[in-house]
Amino acid sequence: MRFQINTHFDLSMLQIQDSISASIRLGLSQLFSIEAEEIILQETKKEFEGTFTFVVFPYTKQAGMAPPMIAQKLGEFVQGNNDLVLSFQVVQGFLNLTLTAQTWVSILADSLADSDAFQLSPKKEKVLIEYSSPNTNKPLHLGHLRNNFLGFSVAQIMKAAGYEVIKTNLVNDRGIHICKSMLAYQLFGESETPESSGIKGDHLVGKYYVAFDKAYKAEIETLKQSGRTEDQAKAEAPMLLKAQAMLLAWEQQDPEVLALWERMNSWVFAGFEKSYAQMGVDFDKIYRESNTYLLGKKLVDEGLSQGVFYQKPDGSVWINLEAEGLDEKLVLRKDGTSVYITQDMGTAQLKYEDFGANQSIYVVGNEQDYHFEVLFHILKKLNKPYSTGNFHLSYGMVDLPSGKMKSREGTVVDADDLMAEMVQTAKERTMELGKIDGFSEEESNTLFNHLGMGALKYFLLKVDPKKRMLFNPAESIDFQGNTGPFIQYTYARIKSIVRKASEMNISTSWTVEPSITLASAEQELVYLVAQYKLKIEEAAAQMAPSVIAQYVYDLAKQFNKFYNELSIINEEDALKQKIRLSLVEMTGKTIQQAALLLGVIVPERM
RNA sequence: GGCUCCGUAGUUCAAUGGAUAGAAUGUAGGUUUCCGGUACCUAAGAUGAAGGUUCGAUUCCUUCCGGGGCCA
Repeated sequence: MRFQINTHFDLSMLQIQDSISASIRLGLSQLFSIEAEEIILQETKKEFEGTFTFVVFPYTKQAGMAPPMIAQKLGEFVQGNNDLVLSFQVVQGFLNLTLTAQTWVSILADSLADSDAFQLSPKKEKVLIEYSSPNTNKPLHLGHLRNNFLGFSVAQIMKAAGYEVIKTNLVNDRGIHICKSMLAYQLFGESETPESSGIKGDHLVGKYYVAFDKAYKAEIETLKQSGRTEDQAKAEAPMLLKAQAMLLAWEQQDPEVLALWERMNSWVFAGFEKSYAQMGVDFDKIYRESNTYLLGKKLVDEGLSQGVFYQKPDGSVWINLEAEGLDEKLVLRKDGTSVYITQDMGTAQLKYEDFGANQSIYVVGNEQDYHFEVLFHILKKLNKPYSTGNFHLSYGMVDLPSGKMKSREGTVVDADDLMAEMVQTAKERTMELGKIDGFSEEESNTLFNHLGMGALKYFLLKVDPKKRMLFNPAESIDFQGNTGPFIQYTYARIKSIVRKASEMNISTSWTVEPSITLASAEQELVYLVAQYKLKIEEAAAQMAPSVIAQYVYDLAKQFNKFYNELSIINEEDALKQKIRLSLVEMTGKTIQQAALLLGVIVPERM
């Protein structure tokens, strides 16, 4: 039996891997009577000859033979039975397989012919992604940028992988924190508005949150001087008592308090909208905790009657999760007010009613790891239909070289400021290089935006989310190396070549002939381009934009190497010229699509 | 204190249990007749410590050290 593919002119990477895996499986069976479950092919390391590597060590015992012997026999078998394989090399227990020249041409032909090259077929599953989750008492900061870019990118990746995706944002718009801003505004605001002050709405509200803190601290000092302990002073300070009273009034629907709350929230939402537009992120639905907490309370009642929760003598409601390796957890305070987890229960219910998704992803910082573990356990105990498919996409804090990022310490990096700074830097760099002659002012500004934001997004997304990372503003504005602008530059370079070729009327259509061979720099580029869909699957399975970031960087790097080694437009052989040009075009499209998955827009010229 | 995450070149980041641990940056040096030099090529440079499992450990297990987070 021979493994042959009829249409040798058109082979996807997946078909090739499957074909070779099948040959290896057959070889193991016929030569050694080993029925392997799964054949795993790896990429051959660069220092060795070959494309795919099969590791035979695991079969040593069953075959009763030394690894190099197994590899030798298996190599001979595969070479003799699979037309795609030209030759093989054995290094210890590693079997390295080299593909025929024609196989490479077929792979390229397949990539070029694939009308759905960047979209996987529908998976018929609905995925809900909740991200951003701001508080309405202050503007967004650096940590939010990581959150928003992550959430948006994962959504893009899941869509490309064939999922139906719904993006949601749960805004924390109620609670003591917003009352603090409101109180300070009442006391010191003097009817200031975003319009009258020229301050962006979220920043204006944030200003009063800071004002509250300042006044509160001053009161604490005074109380301490009159003999109170630190704790007493903190609990007795009039500012805090007033804020607490305001929260109570809010819960009792006090018209005046509600009016102020709505007014200030509208400022914040208007401000957030601008920030989101600048970030390039969006949502299908925005939820507010002020609308979900009551539903959460209902679920608490339900759980009480089911015996999932229990009430302590003081009236507070708890759940015991000791059997799950956790401890007791409060779900409702003794005064009947809800805690975060109460609201999250309500939101989960509401999201299920609205969308009924198969999977629900929460993009939230890792300081909430415990919180989500508890939430998911509670949903299971309540036996809700939405208790499965929940995943907390947890990410680490973004550090600054100077230390931690905490608003209290005043070293917080504001998201709007940072984005503006990145765009400004992009502008300065681009002006220095003077390559944008003929750009209108609007075109220039769009370009600066894409470059600055691309640098920022790529920088934050290339790192594994769960790791704490260091953001160095000074280094991030360096447009060299493994960065967004490097990728954008490579794309612009490709487009320049394509434009020139088009002016010269060079065609990109060609047909597969047995005589065609590809240089190694071409093969490597073909290999990467053909891997696009596999990378999407991988990134979607791991919910990891970093997989895409690494991929698009490798692709850009390999293109530049190819460009350095081989002529494209200047190639004299007409067929080679066409093939290379078609590969260049395909590489450009692939870079563009991959970058888009990260939310990075690549410019035609820069 | 309990639980949890992290520890890799000077620095910032990679590596489904596989080969000589990859990049970038910085440092030192180099690049054709060139289609965009923000490119390409070369060199030096790292797995916190000790055990264990394995043919093979950055990866899995145990203890310790260091850092972060959550719960008190």
